[in-house]
Amino acid sequence: MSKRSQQKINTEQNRGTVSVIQGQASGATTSGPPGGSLQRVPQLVPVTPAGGGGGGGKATPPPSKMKKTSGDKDSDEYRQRRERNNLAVKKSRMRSKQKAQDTQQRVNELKEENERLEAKIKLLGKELSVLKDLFLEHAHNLADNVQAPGAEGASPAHNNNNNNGACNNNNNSQ
Amino acid sequence: MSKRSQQKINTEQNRGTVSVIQGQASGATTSGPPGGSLQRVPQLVPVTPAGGGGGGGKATPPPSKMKKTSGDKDSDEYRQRRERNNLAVKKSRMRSKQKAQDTQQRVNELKEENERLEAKIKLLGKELSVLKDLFLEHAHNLADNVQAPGAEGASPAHNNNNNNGACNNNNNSQ
DNA sequence: ACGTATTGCGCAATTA
DNA sequence: ATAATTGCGCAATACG
Repeated sequence: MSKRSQQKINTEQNRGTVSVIQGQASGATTSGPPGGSLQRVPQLVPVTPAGGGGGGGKATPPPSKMKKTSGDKDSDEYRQRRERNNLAVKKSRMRSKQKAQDTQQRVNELKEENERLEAKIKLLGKELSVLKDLFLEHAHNLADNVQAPGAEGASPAHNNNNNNGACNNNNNSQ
Repeated sequence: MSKRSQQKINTEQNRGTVSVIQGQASGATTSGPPGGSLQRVPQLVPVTPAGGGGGGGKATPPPSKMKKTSGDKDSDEYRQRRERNNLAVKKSRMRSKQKAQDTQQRVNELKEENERLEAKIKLLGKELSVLKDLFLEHAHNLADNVQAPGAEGASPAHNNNNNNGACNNNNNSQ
């Protein structure tokens, strides 16, 4: 008893396939090992040609049917297509990776900006607060004035009009 | 995009090409035949070093010595290890993907917050502006007072002290 | 020596 | 038919 097919879990029986890569005569395209080592030896392997395939039955090219427009594994077309696809895959992956990286960076930038904005908000809030307080003072002032109209230029005891310091708020940015 | 398929379509038939690895000789893990005909014989690889998988094909096998406690390829150990690694790979990739997704989401969140903050800043700026203007008015007022001390409680001609409307700034948020 | 975790790569199926 | 994505396995390598 073994596990029977579950659903996602694999244990898949691979289909096998793996092919030995056949060398391509001209390594022009992408044969350079970027950082790793990959070398393909153009070598044919004795796979028991036409005959003994071993059971599988289809291990051989002999079938007389070989169209170039068909899926042939050993066809030139095939190899070419594969190579193209490989290239595309590579490109795609590169882009994907780059994108992820960019996204990460964007997060950082946004975070930074966020902090800046928050700081600014804090500052503005402070300024506002100061101004409001000042305002209240003045209001009191006026009130006093109104309250004691007879006392002309006299008396503001608790009056400190130091508004000059608060007015210089330069909010520069962006 | 593309989230479908992939089940057990094994319509694969390989022919030719040299395939190397394939199968789990000892059907330890699940080897149930798909139901059709597909059989894989443990085949030995002729000469190709490690051509096996598609990718890793590294072709630089140690000059000598390569088998010791590991009967490469057709060993049970091997298969087991492969399976484990496959699992790990899957896991790793899943995680990677998830992470990328999370990052993207983070970007969105941050962007949103940014907008909110900016709006708030704008609002605060406006409030500040209003208050400042009000202040100027009052300053003029005072100036007038000073200018015409003899005219006690009279005269502010261009004086509109409607400050009540501006004072009610309630900046609530979040 | 041993395990998992990452990473690059090729293959094949699917999608656009 | 082509290019782009995506899932997957293999193998090398990094990491413990």
